[in-house]
Amino acid sequence: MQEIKGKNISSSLEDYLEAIYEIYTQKNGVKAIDISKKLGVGRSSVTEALKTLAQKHLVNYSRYGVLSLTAAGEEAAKNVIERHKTLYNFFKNTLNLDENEAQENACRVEHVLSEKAFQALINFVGNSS
Amino acid sequence: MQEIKGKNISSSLEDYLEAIYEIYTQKNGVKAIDISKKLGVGRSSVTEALKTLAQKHLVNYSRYGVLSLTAAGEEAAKNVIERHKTLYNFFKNTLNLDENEAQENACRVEHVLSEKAFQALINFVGNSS
DNA sequence: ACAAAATGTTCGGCTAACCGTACAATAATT
DNA sequence: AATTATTGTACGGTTAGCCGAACATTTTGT
Repeated sequence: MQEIKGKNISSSLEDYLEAIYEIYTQKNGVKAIDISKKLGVGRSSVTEALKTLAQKHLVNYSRYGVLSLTAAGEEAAKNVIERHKTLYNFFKNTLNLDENEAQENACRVEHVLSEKAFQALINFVGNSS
Repeated sequence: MQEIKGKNISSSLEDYLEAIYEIYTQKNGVKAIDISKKLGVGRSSVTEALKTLAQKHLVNYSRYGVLSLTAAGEEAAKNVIERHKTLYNFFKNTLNLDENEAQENACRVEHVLSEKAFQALINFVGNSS
């Protein structure tokens, strides 16, 4: 009995997925060093995270090989990013925080909101953005 | 160079402070076993946390001794609890989540909101609770 | 194509937070 | 007061996430 569906994913791993997706939309190839810089962690931490994500079938990874998200990984990444954007809008437009504050809080809250809370927030913000 | 002011406190330790304070308001003496039950962690984890909190001068702790919050600890605890209540109200009254959902989300978000975000949320909720 | 630079991996090590077991101390019962 | 139950602690172990240094591989520059 391990994971029921590979659903369990930590805040940290969500950050990695998010970073990979964003780099992927900006450049052609995703490199570990870009992730390292974006997240402010060491290269060796990236390698470790990639291995874990590969085990969970969220990234396609092989030693020294090309890196990409799987379909499931992309879906998960998009999900986190959508949360982030919704939260950012809420903090910025509803609570009137400045951009930095809105970003920082979105980055932290995005990992802890339940699905229901997130949907409720979408409803709420939807009318005011 | 360690802590500048003992300010750094993890989510987990905040949970302990919160629990201690709440038990303290309901019973006369705070016992480790109550904390253990309230947080759903083992007794040995409580001992460990208490030692850490004592090092940070947030609880008065001695081996087998009476347990209490220091002034700083009480302030920190009240701060977390106020965050919790504000968030709970927001989730319940503004986002219309049921009580369980509101509690659970408040429990997780309370540890990650910046001071500014929290103040902005108070402003926002203040008018609608 | 070869040397130099950049990038990726492995390894050992660290910390925080948890656990269970065994033991110590305190509290309760009779 | 002595036994039993409860509670607290010490200890060793686990896991996730991070690090830097040393080494491996790939890429770049000429």
